[in-house]
Amino acid sequence: MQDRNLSRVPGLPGPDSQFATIGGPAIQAIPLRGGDGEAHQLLSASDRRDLAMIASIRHIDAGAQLFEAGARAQAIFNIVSGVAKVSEDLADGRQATVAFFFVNDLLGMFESDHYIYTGTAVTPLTVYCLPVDALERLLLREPSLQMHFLCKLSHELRASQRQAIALRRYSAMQKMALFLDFMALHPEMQVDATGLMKIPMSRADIADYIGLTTESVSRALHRLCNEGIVELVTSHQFRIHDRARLDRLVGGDGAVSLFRQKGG
Amino acid sequence: MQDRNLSRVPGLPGPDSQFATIGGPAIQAIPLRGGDGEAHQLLSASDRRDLAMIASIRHIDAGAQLFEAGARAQAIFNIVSGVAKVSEDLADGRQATVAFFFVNDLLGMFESDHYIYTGTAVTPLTVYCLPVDALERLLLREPSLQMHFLCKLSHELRASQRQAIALRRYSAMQKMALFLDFMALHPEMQVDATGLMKIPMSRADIADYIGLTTESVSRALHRLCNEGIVELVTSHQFRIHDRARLDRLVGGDGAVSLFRQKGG
DNA sequence: CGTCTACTTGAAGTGAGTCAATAATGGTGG
DNA sequence: CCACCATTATTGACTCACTTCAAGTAGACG
Repeated sequence: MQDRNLSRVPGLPGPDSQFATIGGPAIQAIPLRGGDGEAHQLLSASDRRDLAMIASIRHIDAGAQLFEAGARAQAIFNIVSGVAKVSEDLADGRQATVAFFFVNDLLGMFESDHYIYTGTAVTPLTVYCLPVDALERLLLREPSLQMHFLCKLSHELRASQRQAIALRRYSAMQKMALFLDFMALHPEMQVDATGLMKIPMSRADIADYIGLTTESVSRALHRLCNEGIVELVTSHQFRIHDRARLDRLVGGDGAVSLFRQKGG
Repeated sequence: MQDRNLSRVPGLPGPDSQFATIGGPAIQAIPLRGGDGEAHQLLSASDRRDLAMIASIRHIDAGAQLFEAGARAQAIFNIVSGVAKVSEDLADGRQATVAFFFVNDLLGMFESDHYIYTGTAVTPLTVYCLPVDALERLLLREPSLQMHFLCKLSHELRASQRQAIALRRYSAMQKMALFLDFMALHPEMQVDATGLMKIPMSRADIADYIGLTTESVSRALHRLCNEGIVELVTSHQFRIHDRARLDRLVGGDGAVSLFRQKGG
């Protein structure tokens, strides 16, 4: 590991320290109990302080590896800024993208002490490293903090299942619409007040993620454009023009959230 | 809820009680730390006793609903015997099967106090009901038990991601092979010592789950048969004839580990 | 034993994949 | 700052695996 990128989070931070600036680890998810169905930051100030005590900050260059599949899992990671992905490596050098991670997400899943996937920085990344040994001790000591981790994992599972449903039943255009909708959910992807959004990842990443080829991604994107549903400003910036039709594509035809309308 | 199907688990069970017979709730998963990469029953005798104290047993007929999407989540369920599925209801009355659950699995995921999916018994089912309020109190009191729930959830997430990878990259025959392999993992699906296995769910359930139509499921299954990889004894019983070729399909051709072969 | 549902089989259509050829982008050094 | 090169994205033509539509058959259950 590149220790030059590693700096200790001060236990008793002064007003100018990095800790004071970014406030310690944070976790965003929809609560299990109560709440309005929206994602919130789950951790209390004291939770975040406890986590900061065992955490260190690390900066990762875009494209660099955060952890590697099969390696011994020493830490899990909490994103402060930037976007990461986890993928399964294929022997031909390509990868199957399993999920993307944004600010206030946790990544670094492991099984029997070893990382399952490879984690890579999509953009320059700032993360808290949470060493698993110390984290496990902390979670056993602080059951209510552990409950937040359980909630986050549940949220992650939900996202993965939603993804699987889309992979089964959506057309290329619907998948693309879902992906853009997904990006639009993350405020940090917003470029300016006009609703201009970034797409930080490559076509190959998107294609792997939504189960298409890069060619089909390109075609679907341009078809959404031609239909006036979105505007493609550059190949990595877009703006949603017709939110209603986008929603109809994503939720509508044969799928999930039509149901939500029924209920409401 | 149908209270006639509900019976209290005795706190201090005698040798003839149901508790003594089935030993209390149990959870099967690959441990996060240590272990050999195999799934184990995670709970200690005392964990199981604690859970039994708040649990009740319920029997569900095949095809009956265990819980419904959108309903207030009063309990989660731990399977003692039988198979269950969770699905998302679609507007046209069909359902998208999200996952199947077997002995020692947990189901009943919720968000903001409400079930996300609908849970249905695929076969006659015996479950422990774990009321969420009591369970939450217990987990906060017993952090090491909570850690096992966290591990199970992680295991579930892994399964969902594996499923998503298969949905992206596998052909119909590979998906079918993967499904049969998946069934073969569950010892309780074994009919006899000759390796005869049950398929308790309908073609429609399978099709939804692996992202095909019922017709394609049928065709893929019969093609595996014609190639001598499996034997279809009845439409809901099979036997694996050529384990090596099945493994090659599941891990191999066109997907993840084909590239492993190329590389090697 | 008849009816109903679930499964199988066949024929024809189509959406996304593949292969191949540009076109744009972005990073680098002159 | 611009020109160059390597990478990434787009576009087109063609193919094919799975879907769709349409019968037909077999199991399950009263």
